[in-house]
Amino acid sequence: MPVDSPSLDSQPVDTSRSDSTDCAITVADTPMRPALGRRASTSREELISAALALIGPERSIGSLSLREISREAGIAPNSFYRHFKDVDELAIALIEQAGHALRTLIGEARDRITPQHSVARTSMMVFMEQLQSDQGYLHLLLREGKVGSVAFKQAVDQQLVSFEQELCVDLIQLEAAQGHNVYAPELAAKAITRLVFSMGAIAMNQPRDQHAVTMEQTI
Amino acid sequence: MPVDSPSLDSQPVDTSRSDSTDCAITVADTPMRPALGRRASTSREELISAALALIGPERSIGSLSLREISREAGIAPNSFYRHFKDVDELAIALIEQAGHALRTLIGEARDRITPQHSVARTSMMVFMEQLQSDQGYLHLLLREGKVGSVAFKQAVDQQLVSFEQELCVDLIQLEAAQGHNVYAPELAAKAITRLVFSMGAIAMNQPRDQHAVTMEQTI
DNA sequence: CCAATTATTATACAATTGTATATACGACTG
DNA sequence: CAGTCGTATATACAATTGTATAATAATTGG
Repeated sequence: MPVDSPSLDSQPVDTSRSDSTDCAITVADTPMRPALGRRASTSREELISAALALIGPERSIGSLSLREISREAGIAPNSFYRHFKDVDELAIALIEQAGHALRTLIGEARDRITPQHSVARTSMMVFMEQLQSDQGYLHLLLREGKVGSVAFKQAVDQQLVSFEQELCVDLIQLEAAQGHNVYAPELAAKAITRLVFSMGAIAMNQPRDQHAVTMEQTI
Repeated sequence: MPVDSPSLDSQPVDTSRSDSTDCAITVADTPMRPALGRRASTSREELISAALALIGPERSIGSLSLREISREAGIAPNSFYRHFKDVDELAIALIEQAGHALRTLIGEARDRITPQHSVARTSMMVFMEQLQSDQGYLHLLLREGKVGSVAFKQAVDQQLVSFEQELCVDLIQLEAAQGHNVYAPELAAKAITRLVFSMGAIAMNQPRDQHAVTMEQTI
C-alpha cells in the first residue's frame, strides 16, 4: 500500500543522491558524447550476451536482475523494455539460442560420422568436447531446466525434445541400416538424451582426467 | 559506498512510514500479547518448514529471502540469525533433512523386499510413490542440485552420494546372492541413481497415468 | 526473589529493484 | 529546413532486502 507522502526525495541539500551515478562518467561538462538521447542501437543480442557474461557457477539466470543486465550491457534500465518484456523473456530467448547453437554443432559433428564410430559415440564426443571448452551454452541447458517460471521451464524442455527428435531419427536410420528394428525409438531417444545430459552434469563437477572414464561408461 | 547524509528518514511529518507495519496486527492498544521481547521459542525446524511451505513449482530455495521466510515463520527478521547464519545455511539444512527423510523411507521399503521384487524395483516403487504423494522433499533433491552456492550444491551432491552408497551395498549383496559379480558396483550405482533421479524429474512434469509407463521403462 | 543471561523484538538505514513519467536526441519525411 | 516519431535517457519513487543497534520480555541461576 502506498504511503503517498509527497516528494520525499527532492531535498534541498544536494543532488548527489540521484539514481544513476554510475551509468556514465559525465566528467563535468565536456560533452564528448552527449550521453543523452539516442545512442548506438542496442540489440537483443547484446542484452543476451550481457546476461550470458553475468551468469556463472554461482549465478543462475533466474538470479539476474533487470538492472544488472542493463548495467552490463551499458544501457539505461528502462531501455531493457524495448527488447524484452521481462528478464524471463530474455532468459527464454537465451535458452533457445543455446539449444539452437548446440544442435547445430552436434548436427555438424554427425556429418563426420564414420563406420567405426556410432551415432551415440560421435554425439557424445562432441558433447563432451563442448563441455570441456567451457565457453558455452551447455551449462545452461544442463542445469537451468528445473527452476524458474513455467514458460522458462517449457522453453528448456522444448530444447531437450528437439535433441530427442533428432536422435530418434538417427536411431531409426542406424538400426535400419543394420536390418534391425528399434523397439520404442521415442522412448529410447528420450532415455538416452536424459542420461547423456545427466552424465554431462556429473562430469561438469569432475576433474578433467575423469572425463574419459565417465564418457566411456556412459557410451 | 555510503552517502552518509545524516538522518534522511526521521522527518517531522509522520511515523507511519516505519518498517514493520505488517508484523503484528497491534489493534490500537489492547495488549493481549505484548508483541515485544521474548516470545514462544522458534526453532530451526519451524524455519525450515516455513521455507518448505514457501517453495513451490515457481519458487526455488535460492529465490527465498530472509525476510520472506521469517514472515512465514511469524518471527522478526533478525531472529533468523539466531538459528542460521544465512538463507544458504537454512537451504543446506533443508536439503540434508530431505535426503535423510527420503533415505529412511527407502530403507524401510527395502525391508519389505520379497523375492519376486528386485531391489531396484522396490526402490523405484517407493521413489515413485513418494513422488506422487507430493508433500515431500523429493522435488527438492530432484531439481535444486545445479543452482546455488558451492556449499549448497555440495550438500545436494552429498545426499545423492549417500543414495549411491546404499544402493551400491544392495547391488553387491543381491548379485552375490545369485553367485554373480558386479562389474563396477560404484559406477553402476552412480549411473542407476542418476538415471532414476533423471526419470523422476521427467515424471514430475508428466500426467499421472504416464507414471506407470515411465516407471516400467526405467526399471 | 532478584539479577544476569538470552531470545526476541522494534526501529532504522542504505542498497537495490522494477517501473512510471517526462525529456532529449537522432533519423526520416515532407 | 521544420516536424514528427521511435529510441534512449534521467529522474523519481515505492517496495523490498539484509543487517546494525538498542530495547524488552522471558528464562534461568543464585
